[in-house]
Amino acid sequence: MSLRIAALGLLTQYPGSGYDLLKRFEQSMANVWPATQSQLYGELNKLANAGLIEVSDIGPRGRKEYRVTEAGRAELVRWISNPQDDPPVRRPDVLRVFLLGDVAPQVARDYVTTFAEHATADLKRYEQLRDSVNWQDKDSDFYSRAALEFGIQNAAMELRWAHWLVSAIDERARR
Amino acid sequence: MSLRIAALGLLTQYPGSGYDLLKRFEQSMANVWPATQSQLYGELNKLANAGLIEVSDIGPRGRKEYRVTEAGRAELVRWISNPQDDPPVRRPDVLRVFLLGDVAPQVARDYVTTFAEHATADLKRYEQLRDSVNWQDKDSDFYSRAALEFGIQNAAMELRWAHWLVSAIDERARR
DNA sequence: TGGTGCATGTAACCTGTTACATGATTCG
DNA sequence: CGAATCATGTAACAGGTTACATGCACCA
Repeated sequence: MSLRIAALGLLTQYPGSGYDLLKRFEQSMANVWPATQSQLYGELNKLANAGLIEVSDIGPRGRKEYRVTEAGRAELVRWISNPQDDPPVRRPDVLRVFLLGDVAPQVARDYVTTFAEHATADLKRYEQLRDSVNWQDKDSDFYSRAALEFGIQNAAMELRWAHWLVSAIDERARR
Repeated sequence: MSLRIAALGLLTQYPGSGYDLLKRFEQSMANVWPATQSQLYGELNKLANAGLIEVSDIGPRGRKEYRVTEAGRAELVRWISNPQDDPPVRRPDVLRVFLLGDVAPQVARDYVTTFAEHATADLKRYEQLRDSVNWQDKDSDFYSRAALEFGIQNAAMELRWAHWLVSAIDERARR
């Protein structure tokens, strides 16, 4: 359901072709909702069949430029206002933690330090992104920035938690 | 890949039938990795075919009790030590934030407050769980507790971030 | 003996991934 | 004219959801 919306949302910001959209997915949306080329083209056809977007122009090489319809805008609002039917978020990294009691202590501790390294790398990457983008005073930038801030806060929280857990593991081993 | 591991991990803690496992998924694992009955039974057969678990006993009503094999334990360690091939985490709630510039300001603000309410509810639920469980001094409890702590820290972070964002939205509207 | 719980399975559908496939245009 | 890039599509597979389907065993 959500890729559908991600595409709809980007097309709301600017119209474009599947190819254009694919590049916008790679740059600006990669951290939020990655999508493959294959999936995107399929979804655009479904969106068009459902009347949520329409072909506004046909260019060279069979290029189809899409734009959002009124029904599409309504669907976007409907989806944003109904967060309750999101699928559950599954985090393999937290599943690992849950199962660390099943493996040798050294494997468990090593995993937590790896987790901390990942969080550190993510934090740095997000901070660099924040500092390198030339943010404009428009709504789309404001909310991209807010989503990025979420990523930063999330990575920082993960890092703190992982450090706490490493200490707790060492503490426990010392008994 | 991960449900496979979740089942393997639970069976490592105690052997049991699909039905047993299903109940353990509902109680202890629901917050970490939800699974449906249908999926679980299919996965147990696949695990058995792959030699990662084996039927240790057959009881009444065709009950098959499974236990983990040596190959299964090795696979668990392998998976825990290879976090780099996890699929990307997709969060519909963050996607929403990213797209809030496409909708009316009131819809956007309302969503962020709803997000904050969700985080508050999650936080309360996790804290109650933490305080109601009789934690034992064993590894599986230690790491369940650590995973739960992750949930708590995560919910707290989400709440702080959402409050910050509401303030930022109001600030911005005032200009 | 009849209901509840134990116990397992299948089918249809949706989302996502990887790989394969094809062709038109532009530019150097 | 040839290479890079623009541009779209299909097929096969893996994981997850909902719904459907079946039957045995225990106990009141």
